[in-house]
Amino acid sequence: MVRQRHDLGESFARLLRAVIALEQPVLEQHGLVMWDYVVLTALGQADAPAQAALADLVGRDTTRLIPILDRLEARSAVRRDVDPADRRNRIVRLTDPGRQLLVACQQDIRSAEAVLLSDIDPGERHIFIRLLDTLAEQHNRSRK
Amino acid sequence: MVRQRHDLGESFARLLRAVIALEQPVLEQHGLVMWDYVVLTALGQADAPAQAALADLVGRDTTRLIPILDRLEARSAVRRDVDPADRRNRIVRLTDPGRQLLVACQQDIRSAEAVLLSDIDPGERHIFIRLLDTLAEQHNRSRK
DNA sequence: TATTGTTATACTCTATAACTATA
DNA sequence: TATAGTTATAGAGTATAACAATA
Repeated sequence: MVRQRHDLGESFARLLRAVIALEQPVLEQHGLVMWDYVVLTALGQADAPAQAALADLVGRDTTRLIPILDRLEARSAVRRDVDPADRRNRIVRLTDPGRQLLVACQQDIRSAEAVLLSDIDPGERHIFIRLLDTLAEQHNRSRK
Repeated sequence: MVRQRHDLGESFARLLRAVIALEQPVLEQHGLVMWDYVVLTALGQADAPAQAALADLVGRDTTRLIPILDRLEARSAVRRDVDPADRRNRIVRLTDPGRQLLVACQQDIRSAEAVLLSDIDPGERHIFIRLLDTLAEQHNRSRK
């Protein structure tokens, strides 16, 4: 049988699994689970005007976001403030220690990830990372 | 705040989600769920000498593989034959209709996936696909 | 009445541990 | 005794629906 390239789905799935395996111990060191880190990362970009918006951004529904925020709030990494303009909304934002936690995590995650791409040619690696980033950006919108 | 590239994990996760969303309706048309297709694809490469080996290959444990094989066997897409050399093992292989099903699916999946990369420069796309394939190949070994 | 955030219930999926048959 | 495959039970994770506060 002729050798054929893998499906995109298969490749992405395998690489995601490899990345998760790399990241798991790093996150554990910081006392976080994956979704905690995902939420912190999203909040690192910008404050969330409401929990629903944040849930949409990270690709979960609001009910699954709540226990994550409970955890992060309990350790003072994020704050939920009622929006004065519409008291139904909660504005979610990083605290200062929350941002420090995020930055520290991000550094460790980046070093761990670097291993994954270390074997490939630097020029091609640059193209690869840029395309990956661009494509991911195109598909950041929600189907939860 | 300075714009920074996404984590690899985030990019892979988003793209995987996008791919799954694209593939879902295709698989549904063929009456398959994702894992059915994953198993068919693995068997398309080579017969499995035992179910444990197949489970390892697709990255699940043996107990979760069983209902998948039950489904596929029920519709005559695969066969489980006892290995004469060691009667504890079941050799798993595609049937002829199973291979036809796989080929038909694969074609539809590829066309669906093509949309995802259609916007990017053909030269860079080629590099991207090749690297993706190579990296996925490097990480095909099991941590289930 | 509609919407945000929350809680509670039911459901699905996954992991662990027994069980059968072969070796 | 150990291993391959299977089945059964318990636990985690997810989805759905109801609820309180606000608009």
